[in-house]
This record gives sequence, structure tokens and C-alpha cells, in this order.
Amino acid sequence: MKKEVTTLKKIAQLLEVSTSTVSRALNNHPDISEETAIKVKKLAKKLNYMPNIFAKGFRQHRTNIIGVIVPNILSYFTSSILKEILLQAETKGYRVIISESNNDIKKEKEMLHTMLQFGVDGILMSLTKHTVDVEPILYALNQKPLILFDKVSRKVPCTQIIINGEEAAFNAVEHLINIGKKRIAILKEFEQSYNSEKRFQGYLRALKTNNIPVDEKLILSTDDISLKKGRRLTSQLISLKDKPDAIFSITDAAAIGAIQTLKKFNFKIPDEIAVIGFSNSLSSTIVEPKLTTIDQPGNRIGEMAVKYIIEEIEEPKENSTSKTIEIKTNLIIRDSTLLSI
Amino acid sequence: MKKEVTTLKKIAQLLEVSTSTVSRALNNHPDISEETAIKVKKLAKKLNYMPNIFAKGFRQHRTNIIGVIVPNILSYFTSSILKEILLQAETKGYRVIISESNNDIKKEKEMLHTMLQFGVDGILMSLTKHTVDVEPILYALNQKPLILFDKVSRKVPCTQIIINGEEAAFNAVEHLINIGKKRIAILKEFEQSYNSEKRFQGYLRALKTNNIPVDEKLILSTDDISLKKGRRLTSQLISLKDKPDAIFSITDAAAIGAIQTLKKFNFKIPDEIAVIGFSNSLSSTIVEPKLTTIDQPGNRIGEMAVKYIIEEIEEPKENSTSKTIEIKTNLIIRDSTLLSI
DNA sequence: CTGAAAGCGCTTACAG
DNA sequence: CTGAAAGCGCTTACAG
Repeated sequence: MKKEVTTLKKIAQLLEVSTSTVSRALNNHPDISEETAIKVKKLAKKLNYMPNIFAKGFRQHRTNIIGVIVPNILSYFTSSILKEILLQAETKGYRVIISESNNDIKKEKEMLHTMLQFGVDGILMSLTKHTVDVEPILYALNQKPLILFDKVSRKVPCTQIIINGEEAAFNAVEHLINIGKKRIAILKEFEQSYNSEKRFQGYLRALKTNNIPVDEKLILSTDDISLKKGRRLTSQLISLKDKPDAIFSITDAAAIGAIQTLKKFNFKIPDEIAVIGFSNSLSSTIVEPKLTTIDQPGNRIGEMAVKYIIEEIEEPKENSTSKTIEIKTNLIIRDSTLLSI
Repeated sequence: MKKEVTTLKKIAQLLEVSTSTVSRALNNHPDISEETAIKVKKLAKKLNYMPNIFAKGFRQHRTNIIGVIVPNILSYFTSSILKEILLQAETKGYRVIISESNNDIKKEKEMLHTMLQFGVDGILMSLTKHTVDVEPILYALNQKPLILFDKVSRKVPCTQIIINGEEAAFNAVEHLINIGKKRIAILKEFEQSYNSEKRFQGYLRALKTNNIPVDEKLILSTDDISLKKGRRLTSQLISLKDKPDAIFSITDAAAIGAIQTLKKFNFKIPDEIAVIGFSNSLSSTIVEPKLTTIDQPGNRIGEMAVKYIIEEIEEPKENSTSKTIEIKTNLIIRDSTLLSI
């Protein structure tokens, strides 16, 4: 079945030169005479020569593989980041190995280990929402370039690519205030989720800036901010004596759940209760009313992640300069906050 | 930065045995005395030994990497297949390299080439919708085990994992007939898309079986069956003198577009016009009315793809036994075909 | 400008 | 049961 494979040695024999010469010719080494170089390249092409990447990687201690670990590949936002990672890595001559931790910290740790064992040149990683022990990550960082994106942790001293979550939330909540809303609820995550916390900070700052008192009863947390939880938390909110007049959810999914529940109980959206989500998912334009939300450019995140990891791979610095790159988001105003008047 | 790495040689020196012995001990070779084996393993563990996979792969002509090429990673269905591929491959000790062809046949060909060059052990592949020239695929198949899934081609003599598209479409259309529909339109793809064609066959068979005449005006094709096209084609349909009383779309996206247009022009769904989609996407439960659709179990496809590719990798057969595995789908009936009476 | 030789870390046929 | 040695395909410091 397998076809005879062309090696440097074979080319060398046919041309009656040494393998060193062939190797150098193919790698554009300056010492080689143009004549030889052309001759070698021609034959290599004719024989459909493909370097054995494993021999090469093994020899050079480089694999040209970037490892990526994400919590959940099914998320549209994650897919859009991965799409760009694949594209950028490919154009720069890197291959990408993807692993999914499924929000399981044990799996996350194992994957980190196999990535290292596998000899990837660098690692891009988005943490599970339960990751608190960063020891395994520090260990990996000690061996290879490593960058965190989207779901990050301050406890890891490495380059981090994130969105401007605090500011985005601030803008979203201020938008609600601008359309006259005063009792703004927030649906957020329960755990020490970095992203959730950032967005919550933005929420608090927007209220403060506009002299709106914080009402604890309007701050709801859950450990899994899904569509179903959005429904459930919204049921809680509308059974309050003092109902909210707006809901800011830190995910689109929960925001859509909120809309479903509000409609079920015949609340007018946005006149009685406005809703804002986060991430501009596909479904945000399909739900009715269309959801106002924050667009997070996954492609920019992917692009930056690849750019910086390759930089760190190709120019390793002694004193790790760990920067934080903030990607700008965009508030997209749709019917769920567009007053009909 | 990089930590000192443990090699076989180092373990051998510390234990004053040969590297051969260490290698054999670690690989559970039967010849090694239990005493030695234990001693070696203990030290290896203590030193956190990780075999250099590249040396190993290089030596054994095996990489334990499966290459996957998909047209578009952003599709939820594709992601769900990938999710399972990652999971299954990992549990069986394989790593996965993913590439995205972006429905570009030139890129698809390049990717196939780099996968081979990279030395993957096997390739899983879902074709672009423009792939007609299968030469590059035949070439790859000649070198490595290769399996097609979801978007396949009969022209490639290899194992193929598909859903029962013809039957699924047949059931969907028959369901429409059962609720009393007689003028059933189909939105399908223009090009020689294998999946589209299968579903169209199912549509035709259902009509025929139920003695419903085929009306060419109800058969609409497009080269990109998206939400927008769903809207546009539906506008066409409702401007017919003889309007349809049901629409079967071969994608959920176009079905949702259809619903949006029907609602805009105040058609009652499903009473006046019923709608069925295909693939049970996330949005199919968010659109109103909720969309009747066909659930394609992406996980089953992923599972089978990994199972068979590993089989072919580990037990290469001379005469390639190319089977076709059909995964059963499921019609999910929701409001878009549930008559209110 | 070119070649001979060493070596990357591992496995394995051969010998004992 | 263990070891010495060869070799996987490539690159590169060294020599000329």
C-alpha cells in the first residue's frame, strides 16, 4: 500500500552528492552554489520529496505544533477563536493540536501533561471555570511558552489575551440607564470566574457612576449560566415585590432564557423589562425580540493568541514579559432594548 | 527556562544498566526481570520521565496522530462531531490535528498534503461542497488510511460514515403528508452536494409513495443554503399562484429563514404553511414557532469515524474493505408542524 | 562550495 | 535476563 518514500539520501545518491549538500540546498543555505541548489530542488520536486517532519522536529527540538486546550468546543465563541487560530497558525507554518477539557480540571491537567510530553512548541489555553489550582499551569509555563486566552487567571504570570469585559459591561448597563432603566438586575456566574467577575465590576461601576443604588436582590448568581438557568433566575426576579426593569445577563444563553420567561408571563420587552446578553451568538438574532448584546471578536482573540505564542516560541526571552492584551468589544443594540416609543 | 529533561540514557546511567534495559522495562517487555522493571519504573516516575514522542514516532514510523479536515468548524454539527473525535481519540491514545478547508478545494488539497507530510497515521475528512476532483484524495488514500464522514463522495473507495439522509428526508416529508400537506416545497443545494442529493431523493420517494405529483416550481436550489437564502427562496414560494402548504429545508438555517419570511407576511405556521428543517441546531428551539427538524447525532459519527480509522491504522488490510456506515437520525416534532387543531 | 561524521532519543535484532 | 550496536532521517559544526 505505502508508496516508496523519497529521502534526502535517495536524492543524494541519484545526484552523486552528499546528503549534507542536499539538505543544505533544500533549506536555502547560502553556501550552496546556485547550480547545485537548482539541480537538487528540481529532482526533489520531481520525486515529490517531503521532509520527514518527525526526523526534523526530533533533530531540531522543534515540532512546529501549537497545542490548544479549551473548555468546550461546542461554544460558538470558542469555535470562532479556534477558526482563527487554525488559519493564522497554518499561514505561519504551524500545525495545531486541539484538546477539550470539558470543564474538568483533572482532564485539563492531563492534557497539559500530554501536550508537554508530545513536545508542542507552545501552548494556548483557556481555563475551565473550576480552575483554581494553577500549579500544573505554572509547571507547564516553566517548560514551554504558554499563553492564556478568554478564560484566564491572574495567578499565572504569562501573556493573556482577553476582552475588555469590565468596560463592555459598563457600556451595556449604561445603555440601559440611558433608556431610562433604574432597577437593573444582573445574571452572573457563581464561581470565581474571572470573566464573570469583570463584568460584574463593570455593572457596579455603571450603577455607581450614575448614582443608582445597588440592590442585592437584583444580583443573581449561578454556577452554570445556561438558557435553563436564565429562565429560572428570571422567574425569581419577576416574583420580587420590587421587580427589575432591566436584566443584564453575562451570557446570551441565559439572556434568551430570560426573554422566554418574560414572554411567558406577558411582560413587554423592552418597555417593561429590557434584556441585554453577552457574546452575540447566532441565536441572539433569532430570538424575538432580537437580543441586544456585546459582540466579542473571537477572530481577533485567535489572531493575537497565535501572534504572541509564535513570538515567544521564536524569540524566547529570559525575563518573561507577560503582557495583557485587551480586545475591544462592541455593543450591538437590537429590539430587546429599543423602546417602542 | 527549560528544565533539564529526563531521557532513557539518564535513567540508565543512574541505575547502572543499559538504555536497552530501561526501554524494555518501561515498555513492559516480557524478558525483563520484575525486579529491574520495578526499579526502573520507580525512578522514571520520580524523575518525571516522558518519552520523547518524536524520537519514538520517528523510530517506529508511527505518530499516533489522526488528521482531521473539515469544511467549516463554526457549524454546530461539525463541532459536535469534532468533540467526540477528540474524546474518543484521546481515550485511545491518539492526538488529533484539525484543519479547516473553509470550503476551498485548493486549501483542502494543500491540507491533505501537509497532513501526509506531517506523517499522521490516518486521516478523517469531510469534503467541501465543491469537491468534485477526488484525485488528491485518492492519492492520500494510497498512502495512509483515510475515512470520509458526513460530506462524502462515492468516487472514493474508502470507509464512509454518513447519516441515513434519504430515509430521514423521507420520514420528514411523510410526516408533512400525514398532517395533511399536499404541496410540499423543498429548499436544497444547487451543486452536486452528496447530502443534498440524498435528501432530495428521500423527498421524491415520499411524494411518490403517497401519490403526490412532483411540482418543479416547488423545488428550489441554491449554492449556499443559509438563513438569508431561506428567506429569499421563501419569498419566491409565497409569490407563486399555487402556494405550497409546507416547506422542507435541508438545513435548519434556511428553515429558520423561511419561518422569518412567513411570519413577516403573516402566514400561519404550521396551519397555512408548515416548516421542517434538518440537523437540530441550537437555534431550532429558539425560533418561534419551534422548528420540527431531524436530529443528526454528531457524537455517533465522531465515534464511528475514530473507531474505524484506528482499526485501519492498527490492522492494515491488503484489500481495502471499504464499508459504508449509516447512522440513524431522529425526527423531532415541534410546533412548526404541530397543527393547532 | 562540499563532504564525512556525529548526534538528536528511542527501539530492536542479534548475541550472549 | 541483559547489553552493545545499528539505525530511523535529518542537521550542522568542523574540516578542507
